[in-house]
Amino acid sequence: MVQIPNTPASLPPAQRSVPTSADVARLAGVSRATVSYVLNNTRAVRISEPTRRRVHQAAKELGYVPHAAARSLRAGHSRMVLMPAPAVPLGPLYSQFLSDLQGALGRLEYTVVLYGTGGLHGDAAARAWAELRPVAVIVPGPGIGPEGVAVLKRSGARAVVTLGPEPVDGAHALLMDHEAVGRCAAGHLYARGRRRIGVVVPEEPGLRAFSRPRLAGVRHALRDTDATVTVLPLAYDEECAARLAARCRELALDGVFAYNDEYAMLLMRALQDDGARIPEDTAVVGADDLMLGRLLRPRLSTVHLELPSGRDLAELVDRAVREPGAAPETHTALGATVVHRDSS
Amino acid sequence: MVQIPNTPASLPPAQRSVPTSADVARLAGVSRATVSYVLNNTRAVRISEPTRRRVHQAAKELGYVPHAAARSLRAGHSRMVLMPAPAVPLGPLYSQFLSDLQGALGRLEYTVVLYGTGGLHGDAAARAWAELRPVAVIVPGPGIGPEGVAVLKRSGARAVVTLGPEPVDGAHALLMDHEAVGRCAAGHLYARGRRRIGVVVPEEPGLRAFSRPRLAGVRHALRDTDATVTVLPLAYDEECAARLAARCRELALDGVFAYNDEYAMLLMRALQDDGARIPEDTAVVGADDLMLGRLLRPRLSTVHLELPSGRDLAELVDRAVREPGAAPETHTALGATVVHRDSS
DNA sequence: TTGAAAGCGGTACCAT
DNA sequence: ATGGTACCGCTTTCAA
Repeated sequence: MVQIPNTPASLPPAQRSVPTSADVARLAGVSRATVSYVLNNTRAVRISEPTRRRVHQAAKELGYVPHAAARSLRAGHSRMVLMPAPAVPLGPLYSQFLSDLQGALGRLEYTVVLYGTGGLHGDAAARAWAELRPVAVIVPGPGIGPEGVAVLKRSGARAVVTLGPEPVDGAHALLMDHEAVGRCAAGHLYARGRRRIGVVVPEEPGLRAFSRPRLAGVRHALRDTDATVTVLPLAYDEECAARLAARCRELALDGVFAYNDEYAMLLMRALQDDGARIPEDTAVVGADDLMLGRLLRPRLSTVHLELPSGRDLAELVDRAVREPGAAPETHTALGATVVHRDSS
Repeated sequence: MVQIPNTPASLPPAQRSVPTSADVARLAGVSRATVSYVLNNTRAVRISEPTRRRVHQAAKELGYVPHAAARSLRAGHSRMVLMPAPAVPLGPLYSQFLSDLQGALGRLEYTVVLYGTGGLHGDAAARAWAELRPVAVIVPGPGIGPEGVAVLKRSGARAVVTLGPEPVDGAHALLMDHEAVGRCAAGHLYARGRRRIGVVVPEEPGLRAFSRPRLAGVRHALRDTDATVTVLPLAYDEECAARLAARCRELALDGVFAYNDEYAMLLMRALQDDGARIPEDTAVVGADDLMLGRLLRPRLSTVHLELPSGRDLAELVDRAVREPGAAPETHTALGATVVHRDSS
């Protein structure tokens, strides 16, 4: 670097500008083309061994790192798979799924990017994603409509996969049928003789996308039976749970589907503190089949969810990217089965 | 779209190529420059209202979305903040922190990208991140060394922030002092008269970055006392916990720091099933101060962690980006305090 | 085996 | 008020 006279040593050194392939070429005494050939191991072109060494040496010396944007701009495509990051942290089940998916896509040489969509909604969000020109987009929940899908496809996305409760026009769909979770739980409670059934609906707004279909599933399963369904709004704190437990007593509810295992734990504790016996007075069923359910006393009955494996989804994405003309696939991807333990 | 003769209707329509600003210009009957001025609301240049309308109209008609890579290539910088995504899903505490951070950075007009680093390590990972030319990089855990920081800075990152246990040369640091967690728990157990102390160390390899310093903290706090420290490896399943509980009995441990609340819950259950009374025979302390600790019986004593707020970190990043010459700041960011409940 | 040059999609300076 | 054009960093034909 050139030392600029009269620059006090105490100032930070002027930001050395980022080295480009032209700098590498200059230092190695070759053309930019040759640099590109060497660093990308281009098979169609033979470069002599001494030249290769000079180029590698120069690149290392400068700390050269290629510029992904420039590369994909020139190439006309990238291997970026974009997922909007959920606004609220979802449970361990989903985190695990996401982790698997990242791994599986990585193994297929895709670059996974969780995009923090700060406050954007619907089409605006879809446009923001489209600016990055991802080769595929995976959208969890009801985060996109048909217009959003169209925007993404028009801007080059070769696959859009939704994980929501229902298919979206033009997109592949992994149907996460949360109604099935509710149906499953309700069917179980009904079969165990429960008739006055409560359904916990978390007050956290980020969970509505799951809680509403679960509630709908319960309603659906109990339609045309002699059972009653009571909605139980519940914030995730102890006071609210205590109030709710009292209300369960007043309403003489004999069975509750508690949305998931964590809310079930909260409610069970409140019910027990309120003097209820579980399952004699009130049966409780959770969902997600987390470890903690097995540790509770009584052991928590739950709805086990079979999420699609990350590998399967990754393969779906890969297929769709390779065969962009193919008709969108729709898979049902949420196996729900009751795990009967001691709380019901 | 032009209908191409002799194209069977059954074939998918040829992928219409992605519209560019040149297409918009053509359709609106203006130059590319004008399109850019209009769509970016460039203040330095006045464009007549009718022209603006024509441009906007054309853009909407084509479904034009600007190309982020082209833009940032030309601009020479982006507002992308990159974070490597943790390989294993961390707890709810960390998820919440991450969520906050995303929100806060979004409000500062940064684009947050969680980058799924599939299997890359150390410098290779740092180079992969550098290819994206992020304006800032936030690295949780021990995911980067001084060379990695140098690579990132050389490729234009104006701020690198580490969240690890110790500062890294050249990077800003938010010191997450997990030793303090161990010291805190150990101090508490010792003060309550416990002398034969066990420390749970999860077997999940992704947690080593946290479990080892916590163990070291316990050792440090109990050095030069009459207490003994026993390492208790524990996988997150019931059988392993049962074996461990038996071992606790044989070793006559009278106090256990269980790594965190979830492992504490697992161990507590196993101890109780093994006939131990808590806290009389064995005191148990968790960490993270999760809701579930309050729901256990006895209520779980825990180490409450005060994570830095997402907003604070976002502001640190913003400051660093704006003042890239400034010396790296080092903040201590993990307040650890005992919450004494009934299990100790 | 290597180099010159075009071009990917925008932005911004300088003319007009 | 608008248009022409150089340029950001990289890949890839084509020519030498």
